[in-house]
Amino acid sequence: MPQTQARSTPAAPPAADATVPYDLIELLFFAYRDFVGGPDLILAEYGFGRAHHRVLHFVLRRPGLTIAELLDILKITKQSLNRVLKELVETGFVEQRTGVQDKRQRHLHATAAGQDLALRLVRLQAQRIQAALADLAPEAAETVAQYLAGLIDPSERHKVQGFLAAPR
Amino acid sequence: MPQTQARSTPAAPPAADATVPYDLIELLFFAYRDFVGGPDLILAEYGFGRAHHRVLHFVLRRPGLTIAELLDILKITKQSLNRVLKELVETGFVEQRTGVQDKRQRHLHATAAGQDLALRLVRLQAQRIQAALADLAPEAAETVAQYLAGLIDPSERHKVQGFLAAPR
DNA sequence: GAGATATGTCAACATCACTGACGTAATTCG
DNA sequence: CGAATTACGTCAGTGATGTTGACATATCTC
Repeated sequence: MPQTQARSTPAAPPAADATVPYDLIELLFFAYRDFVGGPDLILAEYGFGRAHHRVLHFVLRRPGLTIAELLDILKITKQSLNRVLKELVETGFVEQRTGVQDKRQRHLHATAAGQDLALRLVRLQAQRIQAALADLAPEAAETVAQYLAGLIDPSERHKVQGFLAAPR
Repeated sequence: MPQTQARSTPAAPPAADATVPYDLIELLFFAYRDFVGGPDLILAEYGFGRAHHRVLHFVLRRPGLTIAELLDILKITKQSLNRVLKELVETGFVEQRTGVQDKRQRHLHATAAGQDLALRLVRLQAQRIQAALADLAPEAAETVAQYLAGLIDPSERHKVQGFLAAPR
């Protein structure tokens, strides 16, 4: 039952510091929403969701990744990971290989089907990024990368940058 | 039961076009995760989640917003919105006022408590953004804004830019 | 007055995350 | 060698957030 009249304090001027970059805050929200929205539609064809996408993406980016490494990247619990990973394995998009040096570990690899799907998704995202960069100066990509890196928690930043810089 | 040996196709070279900007793709993921992570912790103190944050944010940004306008911004169903909005109203962070011109409409406003919370959250995000911009050239903010706008679906871009440019 | 519009609500369901507990196999270390 | 630790798997329960579909109510428009 909505109130017909104002009930409590009716919103004085928001005291919104002019120093708050509302545009950058909201653009990140809208951009992220649409950036993952495209892949979502493709994933739905396979009965997958965003969580599957993330797993598949990082498995392709780091073939041979272990469960522990993947958990550290995604920052979710092993129970959460296990559910989607199991589905990806059972449907033949990812395979697990028992470690040679350490047999407790499972090294993750994408199958051919997994690569096809991941590539389809990443191309979609790459196109969107390239379209956005097309209108900007050449050095914009580097500026944006530095900005986004700056948004990452300082405690995590090193790890992420190491990941991005890694050989491959 | 993980396979001890490779089972199906074992991952040929990923054919990953060098044209795929993996860094920008992944940085957006990590940056977004940490950008919303901070507010999440504060919201949890109130028993709220991200959905509440988004509603509160846009209500503060556009006082007097109607339900339909909010739905168009958030791109969720009215049922999803209603649950979190109801909680925000019942706990006294948002109030609804029946429209004067059109009595079917509900105009949303933040209460004083709603403003306090929203301001607390937005300051956290503003700090993070300013820290990220601090290391960059002055024109970086504009570059980043253009880039993020470019990631938005072309069909939505106009609406969003109109929203951001609006008098406030 | 009829039909469209704005909102509210009920019910069922899916996804993705969480906590907590426990099991098993393999490795490490004293 | 034996105990502790590590890497992973799994069961059970829960919560937040989204969905579809159907229906109700008040109000506005024509």
